Amino acid sequence: MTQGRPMRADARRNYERLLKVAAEAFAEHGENASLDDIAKRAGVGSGTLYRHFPTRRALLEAAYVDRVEALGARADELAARLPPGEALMEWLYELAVRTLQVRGMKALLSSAVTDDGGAAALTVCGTVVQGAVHRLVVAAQAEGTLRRDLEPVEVLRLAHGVAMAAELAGAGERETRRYLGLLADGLRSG
Amino acid sequence: MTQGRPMRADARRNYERLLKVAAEAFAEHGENASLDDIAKRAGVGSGTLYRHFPTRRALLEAAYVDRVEALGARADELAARLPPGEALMEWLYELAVRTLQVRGMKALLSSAVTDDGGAAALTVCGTVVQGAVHRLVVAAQAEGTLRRDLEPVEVLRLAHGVAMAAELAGAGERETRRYLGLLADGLRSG
DNA sequence: ACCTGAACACCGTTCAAGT
DNA sequence: ACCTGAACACCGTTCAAGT
Repeated sequence: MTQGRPMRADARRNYERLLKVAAEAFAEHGENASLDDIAKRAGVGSGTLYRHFPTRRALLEAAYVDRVEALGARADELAARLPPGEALMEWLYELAVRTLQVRGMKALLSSAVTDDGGAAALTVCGTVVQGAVHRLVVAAQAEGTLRRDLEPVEVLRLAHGVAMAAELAGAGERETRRYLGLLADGLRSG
Repeated sequence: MTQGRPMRADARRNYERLLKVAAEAFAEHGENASLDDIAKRAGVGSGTLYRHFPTRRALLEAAYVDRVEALGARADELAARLPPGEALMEWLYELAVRTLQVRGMKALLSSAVTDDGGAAALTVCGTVVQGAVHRLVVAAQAEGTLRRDLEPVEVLRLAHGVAMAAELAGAGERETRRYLGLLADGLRSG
């Protein structure tokens, strides 16, 4: 899917310029950054942007794919270092902090955890994030510290909801951790 | 603030037509319903809409003020009938169900619980909703069933976050109640 | 005092023409 | 095969002219 014949040199150049500019624009203006502006700043026609990224969602995902994959890798680092229950909660915390601090990330994660009949699970972001939480949740349930009646994606959605609540509160990292801790108390088994 | 000299007859007619049409439009198209369309359907110029409701938020709030006040009254009904802890959780559940089922309500409640230095608390929706949760939370804390380190508005934001998570899950009433129950377990004292 | 609606600035999307 | 950018449809907001 990521392969196929290589792009023409000018197409590849445009593709990469668009990604770079888009990442800046989303960081600066959030998920609703002007697409026309991104095309202009990248020095391409707006049609070219649409050729490479047919939807805003596609561009957002491509611009943040590095960050999302780093988050997926982080799950395994934490799993290797902490007991399963703690690894899960620490990872959800890092997810929440990114939701708060990386502009546009909230929209991307929201669409990655939406129940849309599985379409979200097929996107890169959905695959990575849902895969990571699946591993962490299963381990914590096997350990016996997490309620067994929870689906991994439910844990993800609840943590995302708490992150959105933290955003409404204008919460910093400390407060976000506290809110997640409250949720964690409700999710613990026993 | 709601008084002042009475409106001219045509102004009042337009005001009421706008409210009626806006309620329908928000119900049908959600918080981003076209303002121009609302003006057209109400048979007034777009300038008239802006005269009466300078912001989208103002129109949304005016269109839903009845529902919000009903929710505030509901808090007292529940407080009179149930033990404090149960009354709080039942009210948060009803809040969440409205967030899911009444289009546009999510945006209205979000802005009512946002930490914006107190501006939200001065709107009708903010006053009503924050007042209601304050009474319920204080009672539950006095009863000893709710953690004492929680501010009322924090409880409101967390429940709102859970409601947003339920929306992402496409959850119905039953599932929403389950999610809120998980949060409730984390908020309980002891 | 209030209303109207044209005018403005902006945006996303498409597509015919060009290389 | 890919790019360009004008054209289109749409939106929120303002404001001069009208009653």
